[in-house]
Amino acid sequence: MSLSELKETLTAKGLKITPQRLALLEALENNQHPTADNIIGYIRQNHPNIAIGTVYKTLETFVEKGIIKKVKTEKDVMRYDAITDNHHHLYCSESDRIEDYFDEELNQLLTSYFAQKQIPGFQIEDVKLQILGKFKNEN
Amino acid sequence: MSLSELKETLTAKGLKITPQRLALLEALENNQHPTADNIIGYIRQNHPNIAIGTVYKTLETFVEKGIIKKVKTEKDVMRYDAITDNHHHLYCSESDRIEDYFDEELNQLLTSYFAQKQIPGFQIEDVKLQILGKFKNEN
DNA sequence: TTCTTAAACAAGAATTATTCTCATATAAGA
DNA sequence: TCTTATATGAGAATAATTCTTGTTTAAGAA
Repeated sequence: MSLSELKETLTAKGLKITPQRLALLEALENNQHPTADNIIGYIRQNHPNIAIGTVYKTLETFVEKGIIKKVKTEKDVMRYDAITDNHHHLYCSESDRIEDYFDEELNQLLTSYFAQKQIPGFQIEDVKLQILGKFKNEN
Repeated sequence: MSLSELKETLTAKGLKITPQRLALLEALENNQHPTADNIIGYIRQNHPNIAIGTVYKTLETFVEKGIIKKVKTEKDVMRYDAITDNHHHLYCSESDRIEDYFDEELNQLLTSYFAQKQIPGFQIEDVKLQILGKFKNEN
């Protein structure tokens, strides 16, 4: 995203434009499913004084505004996902690697399945797959 | 589960039978997707001296042995699931409630879908749905 | 049954991720 | 340029989890 697009992302959500928030957005674009710590390390390369609290606070703000999402994991470190389109996640069973998985055919299959089959006492808002397995290539 | 079944669960995995481990198993049977803290509170009703570290250590052991599983969440408290059969999870979008969802038809649909459609560079081991939404009834 | 020993436990200290506090700085509209 | 609500930096505080150490105990051997 260009600088002006990053700024537009913020103003569209009613957020002030600050260097820290722009750095966060840029970091989120360039790191896949990062932890807060990943982001801090990345940002401090160019912006050494950013405070840890600011990063956490800003991530929280972005989640509230729907700019990013939290990723569910079995670890006690939170991870974030800058992509908010409907997609699924591939979880490595041997490491902490997580990749996005886009599959429109699957989305439609799920949509039609749950359109026809209700879950008693539950109103579905979103369905996501956690696909556990092994990546064949290193990365 | 009867006491002898609980004991068999442990010996089958090569674990020594201890009162603490039996209490853990019983707590896990009677609490849905509990946190470590939930379990400690439950066990201390009858077993006031169990140490927090023992609960964490034992949960870790049970996960390693496949007796229970960790449940992925967006919170920084771990939750556990005593049911290791293939099933999915319903996550409440407004609270921390999580329920199990069993659907054999869905499992077969997913199995046949991924039998036919490979994910490039990825070997699937397990597929689980995270179903986000609202519970209609309180509980 | 008693003995032996590796494994498990209790208690509390240590660690780590995250949140909070508050004084200062700054974005954005007037 | 001024004003003010909001954001930030720095570091303290918190909460979940892990680690350490001395003691106890389960389970097989004698």
